[in-house]
Amino acid sequence: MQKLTAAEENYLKAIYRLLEEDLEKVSTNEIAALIQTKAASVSDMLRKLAEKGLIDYKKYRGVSLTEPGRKMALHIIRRNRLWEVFLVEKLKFSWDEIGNIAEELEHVNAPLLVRRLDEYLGFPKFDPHGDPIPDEFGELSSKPRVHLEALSPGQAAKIVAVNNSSAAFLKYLDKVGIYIGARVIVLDQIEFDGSLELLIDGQKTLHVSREVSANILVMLQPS
Amino acid sequence: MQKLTAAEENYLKAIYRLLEEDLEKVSTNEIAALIQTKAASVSDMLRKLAEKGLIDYKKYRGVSLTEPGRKMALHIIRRNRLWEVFLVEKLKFSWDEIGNIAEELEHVNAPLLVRRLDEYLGFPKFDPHGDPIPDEFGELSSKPRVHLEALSPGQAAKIVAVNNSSAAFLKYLDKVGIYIGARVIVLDQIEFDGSLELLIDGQKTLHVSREVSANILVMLQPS
DNA sequence: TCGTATTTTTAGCCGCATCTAAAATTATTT
DNA sequence: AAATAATTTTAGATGCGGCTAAAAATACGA
Ligand SMILES: [Mn+2]
Ligand SMILES: [Mn+2]
Ligand SMILES: [Mn+2]
Ligand SMILES: [Mn+2]
Repeated sequence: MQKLTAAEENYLKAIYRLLEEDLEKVSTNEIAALIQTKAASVSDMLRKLAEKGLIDYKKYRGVSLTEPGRKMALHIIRRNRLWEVFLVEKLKFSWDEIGNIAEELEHVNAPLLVRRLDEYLGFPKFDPHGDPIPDEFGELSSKPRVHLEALSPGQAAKIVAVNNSSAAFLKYLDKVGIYIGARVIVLDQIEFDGSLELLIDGQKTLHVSREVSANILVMLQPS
Repeated sequence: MQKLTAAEENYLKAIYRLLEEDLEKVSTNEIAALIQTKAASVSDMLRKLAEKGLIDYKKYRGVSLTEPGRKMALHIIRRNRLWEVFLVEKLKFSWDEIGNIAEELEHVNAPLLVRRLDEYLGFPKFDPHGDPIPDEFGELSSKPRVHLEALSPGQAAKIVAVNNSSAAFLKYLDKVGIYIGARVIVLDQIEFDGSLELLIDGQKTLHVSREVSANILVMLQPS
């Protein structure tokens, strides 16, 4: 396992995240938008990551991760999510405050540290946003997840993760009482704007925009 | 409080440490030796730190810290020592394994993180090597400390800190049963090589070289 | 005190990660 | 199928932090 710079690690993680949605290939501009840099900088970095064998890259044709690149990305994501658990569980941060801090801590690469931290936290399987924590071999325990947006009236589900970790979004969820683990039933879907009428935990009804429901991941429940 | 790079922070910490011993001024070569780099690189960095007002620097004449520089150094040292406590108290590392890891963690600069960590650890006053942890205003609670080397036969003292955190030294201390908090009485001093005959915790006698006693700090006890 | 040794600084180089502007390529529209 | 638009890459800078080699300043010993 070669040692990477923090910048290289951030790029790998970004490519991994985009591949999760996009499928197949990610473009230079998508990466630039995600990590807030310029397309020219991305091109430079892609050449370098390709030389190191971490991505498949043909000029102008977009990139995907090689197997070693995917493994590296999952190790970085593992560190990021373990630190997020630490910050929330032990240091009592809220889930909308931890992004920037975990973004730095993830680059401290000391294998023993990560193992001890994992143990100390009780081998958590999911981070505070509901995302799965890869094991030390870079494997993910995947659960079948669907976007809340995709449910039809009558369907029941449990909220398992959020797809957007901006402070604004997470604070909104706190305000309206949506949290990881909440049960939700879709009461109605407004055809005009795709917004949903929800029943949360069998008690509170709530109306959410399509923008919101597209950023919430659920596990379908037999209803 | 300006934002510094990790390199700048490491230099400030090194200068602080050398000033603690040397008094007055530190030389380019001393800094180079401590942080394992070349004198030319140190000269470059000194120019930059002087421009930022963190050190007093006259070419060829050595450096000392300005008041802002000293404050910055103490903030970095605070983070370093808090993380060392975390690694030993919570993650069960031994005191000879934590140097490199804390050396990286100290550069994660998020004020709220440091305050929460401090609170979580129960506001510790000393790190695992016995060194005092500066408060959040950069103040040190100082206790009068003497080098064990300086004691004369008959004098009693308590070990409060070590002056050298190399793994080799700390492992040696573990092996012979010297630890922070141990009571020690000087039984004899060998004039030829300055080595000491010690009684540890009133039970075990031990012979240590001057090299060792020079790296142990004690608080004198009325005997 | 003067010449040599040591220390420190400067000059010039490199790799990394970023940027802007321009060129090259690919995609879209008419 | 051109012409135009959008995307991507390259060219050329910059700042950072490191290096070696050479020059400058200081310290020291005869
Ligand atoms: Mn990061
Ligand atoms: Mn997360
Ligand atoms: Mn450091
Ligand atoms: Mn320490």
